[in-house]
Amino acid sequence: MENYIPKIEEAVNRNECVVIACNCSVNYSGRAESFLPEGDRIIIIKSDNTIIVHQPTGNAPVNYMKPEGSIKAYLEDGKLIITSQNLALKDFMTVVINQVHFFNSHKLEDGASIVVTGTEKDMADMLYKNPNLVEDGFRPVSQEEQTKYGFIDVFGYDKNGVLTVIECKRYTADLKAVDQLRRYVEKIKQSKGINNVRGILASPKISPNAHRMLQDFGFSHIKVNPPNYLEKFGRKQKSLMHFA
Amino acid sequence: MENYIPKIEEAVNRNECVVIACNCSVNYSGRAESFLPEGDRIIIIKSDNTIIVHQPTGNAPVNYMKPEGSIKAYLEDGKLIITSQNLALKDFMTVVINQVHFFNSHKLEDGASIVVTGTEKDMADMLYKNPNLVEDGFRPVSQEEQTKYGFIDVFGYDKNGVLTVIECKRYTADLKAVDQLRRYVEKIKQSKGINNVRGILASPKISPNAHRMLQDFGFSHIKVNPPNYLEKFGRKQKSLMHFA
DNA sequence: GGGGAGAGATGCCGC
DNA sequence: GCGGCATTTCTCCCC
Repeated sequence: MENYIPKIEEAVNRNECVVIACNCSVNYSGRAESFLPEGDRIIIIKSDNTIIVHQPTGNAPVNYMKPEGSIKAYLEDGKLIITSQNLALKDFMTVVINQVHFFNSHKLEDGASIVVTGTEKDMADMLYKNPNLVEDGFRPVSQEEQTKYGFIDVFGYDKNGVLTVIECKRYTADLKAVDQLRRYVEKIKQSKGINNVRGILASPKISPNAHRMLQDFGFSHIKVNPPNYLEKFGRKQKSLMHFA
Repeated sequence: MENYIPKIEEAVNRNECVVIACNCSVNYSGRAESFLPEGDRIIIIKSDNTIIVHQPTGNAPVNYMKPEGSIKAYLEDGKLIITSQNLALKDFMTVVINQVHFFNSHKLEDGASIVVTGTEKDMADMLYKNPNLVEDGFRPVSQEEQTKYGFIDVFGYDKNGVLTVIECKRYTADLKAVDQLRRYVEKIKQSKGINNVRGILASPKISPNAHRMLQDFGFSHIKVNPPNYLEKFGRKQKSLMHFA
């Protein structure tokens, strides 16, 4: 067990990534407190001293420490202890390792960044370029304008010249989305000193309660999919073939 | 390279966890679409077929597939390809592996669940048990009542018998928190048919804009920390000693 | 560093 | 399954 201590220390010093499959328990204290009893997990120590602890199932890490923590490894009662502390966040984590199933470390080089399409921003851009998707006669104002009044997705005038605020959601619009639209409309009314401002929620779907609330405030909903959603739908057959 | 294919297939069939450190690129198509160019990453395949791809820095996975996907591994142009599809979610991911730095798999057993304290729920419980923390003379109503009107954290009467809704936040309260409180107060006013309902936001801090909005609606803020925060603060010295 | 808001959010609990 | 909501949310952008 003690052999792992210099291995961990050297790997951390060299900014290598460490992977440990082990039986362990985990304590965390900081923004909250948590305890995870013994069980088999995978621990990753990254080159920026991020630590994530994963159980054998599920998407999310069960415990973690954000980047730039201070990592120590030592032996206590025959068990391998790994601690990390982040003084700025007042975050502390202790992993008590009873048994190591496998251990690996390697220097990883990665300068690449992920590119994602089909975001809410892409939806807003689509509506700016195709205002007819909003409504007949809708005139968007320049996209630079929006920052002036906050983080409004789409901003413009309807065919009757009424100022209109549009909030986009790439998923089913919920009560929070209506809250948000309402807050923006009120902000605009206040800053412009006018009382006639329309609110439109643009999303693929809207929950029944959200729709009721939307109507209570005289807002409306338009059905819009994120730009790549239609694409994907059109390619569905092909994708399925590829995987068959 | 081809040696890894049976290793992956057998490990997945046995519900083992697989860890691969490699140089790879990743494609995703589903709720959105993404592409990640070549770089060194760590890939974990879990026993429930969850896949997560981690870059050498940062807390969050750069790509992932939720549990229960269908996983395949094969060779193409001398490269190791791992694909996962989730028909229910219309999710597809392809990892193209150029080089393997290390590879391991192991059967992991873990029946434990994490226990977290200091949550928003713990805050609400604390206020129910110690109503004086809210205000002198505050009388909470039974906690079962709250479901009737939604997910209100704390519900009760102030010393003047005025119905009061309290929303707890374990972090700095923001505009969204005020939105939420406002929505609950309005819901109560409507369902009870009364106009005199107070709204209180309980949190350690509140952002300036949120505080302004709170005042605009006649709501108030009380400074409350999540229950374990005070504990931690009291133990801060000791914790630092332990790590020193 | 704080504020504001999206995310392929995730995960939990309720109906 | 959907709806509503917290999360040690995380991450990004902008001030």
